[in-house]
Amino acid sequence: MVLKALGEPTRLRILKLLMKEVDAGLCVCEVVDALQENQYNISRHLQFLAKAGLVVANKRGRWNYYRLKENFDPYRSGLLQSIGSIPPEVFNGDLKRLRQRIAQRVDGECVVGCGNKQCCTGK
Amino acid sequence: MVLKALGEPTRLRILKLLMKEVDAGLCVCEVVDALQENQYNISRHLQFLAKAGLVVANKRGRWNYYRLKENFDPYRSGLLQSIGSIPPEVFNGDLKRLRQRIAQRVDGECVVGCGNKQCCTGK
DNA sequence: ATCATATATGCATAATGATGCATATATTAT
DNA sequence: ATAATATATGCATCATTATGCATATATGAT
Repeated sequence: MVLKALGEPTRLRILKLLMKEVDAGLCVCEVVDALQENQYNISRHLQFLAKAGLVVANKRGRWNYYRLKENFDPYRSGLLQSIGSIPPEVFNGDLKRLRQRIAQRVDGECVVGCGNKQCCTGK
Repeated sequence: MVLKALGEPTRLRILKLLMKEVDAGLCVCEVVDALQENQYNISRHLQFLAKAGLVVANKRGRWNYYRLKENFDPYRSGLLQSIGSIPPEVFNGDLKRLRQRIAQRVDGECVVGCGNKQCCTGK
């Protein structure tokens, strides 16, 4: 289950982002913009990671923040540590876009939806 | 690629066997009998693991022995170490059958094909 | 109340991957 | 040479999974 969660490229990209910004977690729309993927796609992958015991959700208002779970069992802890040693080049674009999104936060909270408006209700 | 290799249950079972019997490796038919799977299935999974840089093949006569690669890079080394901490219960049956097969070796070499004869040419 | 919007979800489809079967290849034995 | 057999592989099919689209749900704003 955990290994299957890690075996999907998009989920691995998400996880690498969450490993960079551990503190408060990332809301769905921030991940959407960082990865330039669809909202429903990201939402489902995040739930998959949650079911695999890798991340936890924390809903604040309309926004749902996902962050790395803390106090991993040794198994997941070891896996995550290994994931950390993957060369970062592949994820640099994601991380760069994420930082731009994080910079738009107000008082550490996300206040804008995803830039890719077709993925939300509005046109 | 590596994570996808580990994300498939049969491949994980194979890998757990190879982590137990590192010395000379296991021939395909021994893995077939230990896992009670089809020969072509095992053959392909072993090749998948080889392409993922986790195992290496060593052909001796008709028999092809696969063993864990040595001198892993830190990434694979860490992953394999984590895999090692998975509770062994699930793999106990495989391991037990494997030991029975290993016991049939002569001078450390496999001398019998797979018991499941329908998977080889014969009947 | 209505509207806007962030996220989740039901369902159909597409893409990926594992399996089954037959057979090819390679090596040994006779 | 032929026969036997351990392994690999081409191809079809089935199973799993990710994706796309529409829409539902939930929450906040007005």
